[in-house]
Amino acid sequence: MPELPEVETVARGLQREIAGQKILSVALGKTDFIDNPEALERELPGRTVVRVERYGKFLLLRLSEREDGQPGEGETALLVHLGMTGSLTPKVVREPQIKHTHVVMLLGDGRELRYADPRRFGRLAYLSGDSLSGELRRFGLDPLEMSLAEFAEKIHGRNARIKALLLDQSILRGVGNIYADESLWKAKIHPAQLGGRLKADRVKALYVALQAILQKAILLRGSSISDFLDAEGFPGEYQQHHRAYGREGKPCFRCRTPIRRVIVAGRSSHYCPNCQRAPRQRKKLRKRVKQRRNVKR
DNA sequence: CTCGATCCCTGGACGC
DNA sequence: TGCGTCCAGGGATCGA
Repeated sequence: MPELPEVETVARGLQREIAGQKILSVALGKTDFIDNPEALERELPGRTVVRVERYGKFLLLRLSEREDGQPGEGETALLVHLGMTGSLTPKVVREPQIKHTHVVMLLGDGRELRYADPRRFGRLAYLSGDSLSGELRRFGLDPLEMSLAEFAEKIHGRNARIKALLLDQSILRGVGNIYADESLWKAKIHPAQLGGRLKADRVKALYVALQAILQKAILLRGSSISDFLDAEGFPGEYQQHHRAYGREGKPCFRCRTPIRRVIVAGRSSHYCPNCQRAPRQRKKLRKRVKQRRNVKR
């Protein structure tokens, strides 16, 4: 499942492989995961992929103006979310299409940029101008660019579980289930702990852990658990460094206590019951945290 | 604001 | 071998 490190890996690969390429044509298969398929067919041909960036879990293919296009439409981009099983890879035309290839963009150098996605949990959208900036504004801080103070402010006063806050893309953009669990394990915080009840030193530990883990995962080209491959078709290595995720029943790397798996925020959550101590009962907390937090701004 | 439930979708694991 | 069933999970949406 592509999260920030995997998407970063793909973005870097695509930047190297296809930046500067013009899109000559677009062919679509199933389109139920595309925001506006007609816009893709109409707008992409004739535009050049100026550069490829990561934005949270999105790939952002920045596009040039079309040569025949009207001026003043502002920035344009193709947003690609890989969902659970999406892949976006340049291939030579003679290479057979893998199953579930739904978008094929012919490039100026003769290759094809192909989007395949068996489960179609991904998303494609051509956006420009205000709709592009508006879409990007829906998302929160980049975990690698935020300061500790910014992170702390987002957590402060929140009554939701820390796991839910980490996964909330409007708070942080790019963290998914794997790196949430790994960060919480490293910072010794129970996933069901309420965000607003974390002490400053715990928030800092989480901030440090999150950034360290994401950076190391990027270095290792992400985690390949459900057949994730980067833009060149290589798997990542970070799955070999997982300490919590996918390790139910296996000994904690710190204390040998078996890792436990529970559902928190609707997602399976892996943690060490010894190192990551459970919060007290929700009901009590509810009453306790009765005083309102003031809305600033 | 926060929660859980539901849906989307396919492939892989598992049981018989 | 071949079925059926369950599950995984990011995100949107809805009702409590």
